[in-house]
Amino acid sequence: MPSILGCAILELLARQASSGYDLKKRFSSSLAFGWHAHDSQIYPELRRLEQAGLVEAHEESGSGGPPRRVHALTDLGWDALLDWLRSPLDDSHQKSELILRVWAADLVPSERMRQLLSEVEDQARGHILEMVAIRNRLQERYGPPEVATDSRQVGVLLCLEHDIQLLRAKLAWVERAQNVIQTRAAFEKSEARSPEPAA
Amino acid sequence: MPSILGCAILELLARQASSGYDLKKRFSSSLAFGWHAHDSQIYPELRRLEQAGLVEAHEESGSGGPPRRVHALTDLGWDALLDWLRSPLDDSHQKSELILRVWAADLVPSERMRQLLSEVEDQARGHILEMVAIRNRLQERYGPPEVATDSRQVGVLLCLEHDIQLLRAKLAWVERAQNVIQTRAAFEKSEARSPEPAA
DNA sequence: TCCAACATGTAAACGGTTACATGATTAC
DNA sequence: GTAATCATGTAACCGTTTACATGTTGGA
Repeated sequence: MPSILGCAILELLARQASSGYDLKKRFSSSLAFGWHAHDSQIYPELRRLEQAGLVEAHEESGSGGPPRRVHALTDLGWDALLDWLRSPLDDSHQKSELILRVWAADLVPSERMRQLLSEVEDQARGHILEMVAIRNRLQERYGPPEVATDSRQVGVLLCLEHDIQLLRAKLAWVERAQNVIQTRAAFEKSEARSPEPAA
Repeated sequence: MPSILGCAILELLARQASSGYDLKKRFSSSLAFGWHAHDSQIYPELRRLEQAGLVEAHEESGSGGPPRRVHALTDLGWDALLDWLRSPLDDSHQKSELILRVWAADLVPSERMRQLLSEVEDQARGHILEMVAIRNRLQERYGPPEVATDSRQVGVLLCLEHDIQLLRAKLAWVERAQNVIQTRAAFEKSEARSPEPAA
């Protein structure tokens, strides 16, 4: 059984035969699709898949430079992909450095916290715009996932919806967190100016 | 600069001096708090933090068995923690095996997909209930984060709200995905019974 | 002429997971 | 007596990240 990265690559190759370089671009362009990988990981993983007989490569020499090695699934590769797709899934582990920071929010000056959160906010907004644009483009071409004419787009559209909805929820939460922190900062400031009389 | 796991441990120790065993429980009991760790990771990491002078341990011999080594932050440890908390944050990388699976939903029989998604659904529901219970308990004791009497609870309450809101968004999406897949499955079944007349 | 994009990879360090290993105490 | 909990760790493996390494083509 290949690693998760291996399975992600098999998924991509199932849609479209690709060189390592292509895969690298496909991983980084479609941020919506739940995984990403460094180039230094992709080439060795392709070799492993090839050695395991899940993938076949043929060279296409372009105009100079190293020839592209275009990889495609073998029958064995298809079997491995389908097996993995049906295998049980554990989706309960989540790790978030953002949450780890916010957990100790009281140890960070409120101005710095505001700054961190507003960076996250901007990033999320940008990300949402990108993904909504991709979603709309696909949906215009194929229709909404319930009735999309190309069944391969169903999962893609659902993934885009997933990320859009979760990012919107995150954005709403960041706004709420900003609010809480501002409210407390304002209160502490006014406390400092007019401290309560000692009991 | 310690690893992220190291920083997570420093955060926990900043609230409460703990043995490795305590930390292990704190990591796994508070699923809400953005990180988790295996015991086999915690003990070596504590040693590293100790060697780096960020943490001090003293032994407390309980009634038999190996003595508890209770760890607490040093001044250096506090400095490292505060530095990390203020350092820039990249929150854009997300990996989700669920999304990786759904992306190729058309390659999985709809019945299997329904099953996978409903496992995720149950898990999310359970998780939400747990976290809402913890949130309510804390909020009864300290009030909502804007005005909580113990400022150390502000971050904790915000983290709980974060996870609750995101899990609710995820749940809504899973329901939507189930719907899409059922709709398409029903349609394909009726197609199979009464195929369109050839052109 | 220089920079971006195309195209391939290797090496070292770091981080995370699984399995292994030990032994006492407490509650059923 | 037996299972769960307390309490400590090690070793091997796997996966990820960062930095390094090389060379071409086409456009500004």
